[in-house]
Amino acid sequence: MLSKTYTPSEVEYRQYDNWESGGTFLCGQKAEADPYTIVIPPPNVTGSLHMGHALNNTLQDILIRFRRMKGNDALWQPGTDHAGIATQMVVERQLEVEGKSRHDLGRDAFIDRIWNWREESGGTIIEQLRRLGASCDWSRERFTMDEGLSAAVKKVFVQLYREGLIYRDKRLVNWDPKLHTAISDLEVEQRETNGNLWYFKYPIEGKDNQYLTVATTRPETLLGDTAVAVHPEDERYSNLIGKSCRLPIADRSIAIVADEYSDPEKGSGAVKITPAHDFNDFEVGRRHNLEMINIFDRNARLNENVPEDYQGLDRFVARDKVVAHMESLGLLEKVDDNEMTVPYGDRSGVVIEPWLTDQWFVDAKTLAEPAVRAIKEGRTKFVPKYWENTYFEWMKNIQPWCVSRQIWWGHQIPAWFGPDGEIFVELTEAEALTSAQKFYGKPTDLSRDQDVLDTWFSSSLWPFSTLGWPAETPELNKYYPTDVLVTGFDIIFFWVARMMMMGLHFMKEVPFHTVYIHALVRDEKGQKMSKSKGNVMDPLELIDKFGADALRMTLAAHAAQGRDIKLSKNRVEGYRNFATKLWNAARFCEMNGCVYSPSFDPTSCKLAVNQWIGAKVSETASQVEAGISEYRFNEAAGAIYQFTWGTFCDWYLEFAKPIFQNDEVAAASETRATAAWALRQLLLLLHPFMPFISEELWEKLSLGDGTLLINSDWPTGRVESMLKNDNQDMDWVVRLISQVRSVRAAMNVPPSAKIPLLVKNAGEMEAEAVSAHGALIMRLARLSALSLTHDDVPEGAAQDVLDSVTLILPLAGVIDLDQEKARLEKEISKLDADIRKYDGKLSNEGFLSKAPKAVIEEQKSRRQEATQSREQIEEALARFT
RNA sequence: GGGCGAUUAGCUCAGUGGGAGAGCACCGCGUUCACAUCGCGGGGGUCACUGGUUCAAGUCCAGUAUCGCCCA
Repeated sequence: MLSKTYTPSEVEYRQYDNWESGGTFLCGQKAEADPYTIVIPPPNVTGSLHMGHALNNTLQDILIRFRRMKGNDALWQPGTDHAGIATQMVVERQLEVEGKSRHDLGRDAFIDRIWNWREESGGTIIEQLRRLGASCDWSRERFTMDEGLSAAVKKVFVQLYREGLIYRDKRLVNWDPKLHTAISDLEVEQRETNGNLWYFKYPIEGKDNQYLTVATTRPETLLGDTAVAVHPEDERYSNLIGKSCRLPIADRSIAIVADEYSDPEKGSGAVKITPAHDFNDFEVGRRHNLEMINIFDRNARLNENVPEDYQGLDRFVARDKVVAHMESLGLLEKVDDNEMTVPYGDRSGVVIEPWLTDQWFVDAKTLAEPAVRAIKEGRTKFVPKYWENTYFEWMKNIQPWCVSRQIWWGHQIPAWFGPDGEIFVELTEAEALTSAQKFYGKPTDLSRDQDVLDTWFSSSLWPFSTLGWPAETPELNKYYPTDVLVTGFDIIFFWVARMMMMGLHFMKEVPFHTVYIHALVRDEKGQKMSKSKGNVMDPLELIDKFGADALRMTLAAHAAQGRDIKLSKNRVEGYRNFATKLWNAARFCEMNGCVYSPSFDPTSCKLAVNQWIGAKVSETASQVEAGISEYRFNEAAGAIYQFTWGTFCDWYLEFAKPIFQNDEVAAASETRATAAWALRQLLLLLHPFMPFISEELWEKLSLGDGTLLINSDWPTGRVESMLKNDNQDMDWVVRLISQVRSVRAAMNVPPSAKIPLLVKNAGEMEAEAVSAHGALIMRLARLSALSLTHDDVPEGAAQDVLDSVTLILPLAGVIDLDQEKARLEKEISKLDADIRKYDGKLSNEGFLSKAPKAVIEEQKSRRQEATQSREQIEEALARFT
């Protein structure tokens, strides 16, 4: 016998072990079946499960479990990425505690140490995914630094290099002066800051005491200026174009150029140009062939290219010094407050410096073309569709992708330099040496590039590298292209775009046919969860408290397309209550001997209640299936929730009670079998959302005939044919009972009091329903008697109207006449409003001539019903006056 | 400044041109033998505003306001 409440913690570990040890997550078990594949967006190996992961992986698991039950050969490919900078920092922090730096260890020892760390602590998030119930094929777990994936990375790098799609260049990159590495645009956080705008006067050469005023937010870069730009159409400055200024402090001559980058509205309308230290200035510099003077070292301290007394200064110290210096020269015009955004490294938290360095770049523009085309041609679809715009927007403005990083943890770039700087890109050192020998005509020593590749370089290969590429494995053949990528919008650029580019280039096919973009999980006030705000909700805590199923169901039920999820604890609690409700419904079935028999045929049911629940099951199955298939998870979750609580528990089991207590053996046994069957269908439909409790009940009630629920077949075929009586039958009974309850409550009839009910003017269906279901109507409406009547209404009875019948509750002496009159009058005025609305439509020529016939008929019949109800209530009211 | 999105019950949100919905919260009643993590009933709406299209608009279009996100 089931306990009184469901205790997730006693069930979850056990059921998960069952699944895993039973090999239920393994792909390839149905060799002939169509594959269905999802590659997990690999979480950082340093990561731990946050709400975003919980949502992301819940949705993937719903899809995978659904397809597995539908008979597909399902593969959910898991793994983690090596998170270059983040991981290196974790281990560096450990070293710091020991008073060491990575340089004390040396590269090889440091990397060994990271591998050790990964062995010990790198599996955290994987274990947490298990807690969530994720049914990944763990036997195939991959890591971006694995041997196989590393081989893929090397092959891709070498091939792209040979195709001219990877090249070495000196360009501005986002330089992190603390971590001493380039980082990507996407790792730069733009922070709103209150800064200053300093106005400096640059003397114009050849014109004594004439100055050109420039405004800048970064005075220290003055030392690297190589021009001043004005707008070509700015009349204030047109006479200065082509002349030059004397750059103060550095004491150099710099050109005055005309360039549209200069905004006449902003500052003085003239802007100083520092091509080596600003992305916009870099472009201006290119257009005008300006000299690029690098004034910073890797720590963002001033280097030898500035006057001696500035050399070695930190950039912010230098800023103050330049300002003071200019002021002492009388060249500081004024200082304004200025709101601006300043770039910060999201890992280091320091201000990022645009810095001129030699780096490796991927020609993203070229690779982007096919990736854009694939979306335009619909070979890959975004769901919801409007995310295409974001994708196109980013692809249109795509910049060369800097893939080198000046750190140690990652895939070391397979490039070797000769003594003269000649580059040899090969898969191995031996091949590089061979090439060098050929090139130089003699054996020549080479030094390997010390840099490693951006983590995203390796994870862009994930959809095929995890399947074995570059080897032509059977898995690669079978599971690529994958089916769907499930991810948050914030990662469209990181993931989707890059995987599309690499997939198309190397596999000649899109990596997935659908990209489902889900919402962001926010706190209950709609704020992004972040550690600094202290509003993070820990999914593990919620799982401990309410169960993984409750958390999953909460997330799925709120995963409406196009809207963020505001999560609060009491919602999760609500779905925990749902689990309890289901548990108790199953308990009720168990107590009443509802045993599932595989030979049971739901279409053979004779009782209307059983035919009715069969039809409801079928309807629900369609809704759940359609919802999951179309990524409308909230609708699917809502349908099964509504069925379970609002139909199965609230009505069907209540209908079943009098049948179980009755002596009619055939009816009781049919209902027991049907209840077990319906519960079984319910658990099948619920499984993708709430796998633990569904599997547990499946086991406890022996519903599977030895087969685990996770391996069972999704319900197929519809059972509406079960409805041999009119479908309205039981639905009408439901409405009848509800209405009686409502009148009772309105009349303050206590629940303990049983009262008689007369049903007047019953038609054929109503009469049959009343006679067939009298027992359950009496029980659920708490009646002492139930009968049909055509007689006049007795004095002092409460009345109400249900379609064409009048419900009469003879409560003489019990009811408050004024209260009853007021209630009836209110109903009449409600009906009057309805009737007016229908009349308005039905008297409208346009409506009658243009609206579809069915709509017109509908309105007519509604008007008819409303009028009839009104008459009946009018009649009832007349008895009081 | 550019782009995208949102605005529906007290709160959080569904609603895909033809009868305004759910969950939570609230109020009333209830310890009926599955479940108080529960049951039954109830109140609560100018669908942000203005205009347009349409026989018909919460739904489509335009504008306004407010809020949010992304990008510069």
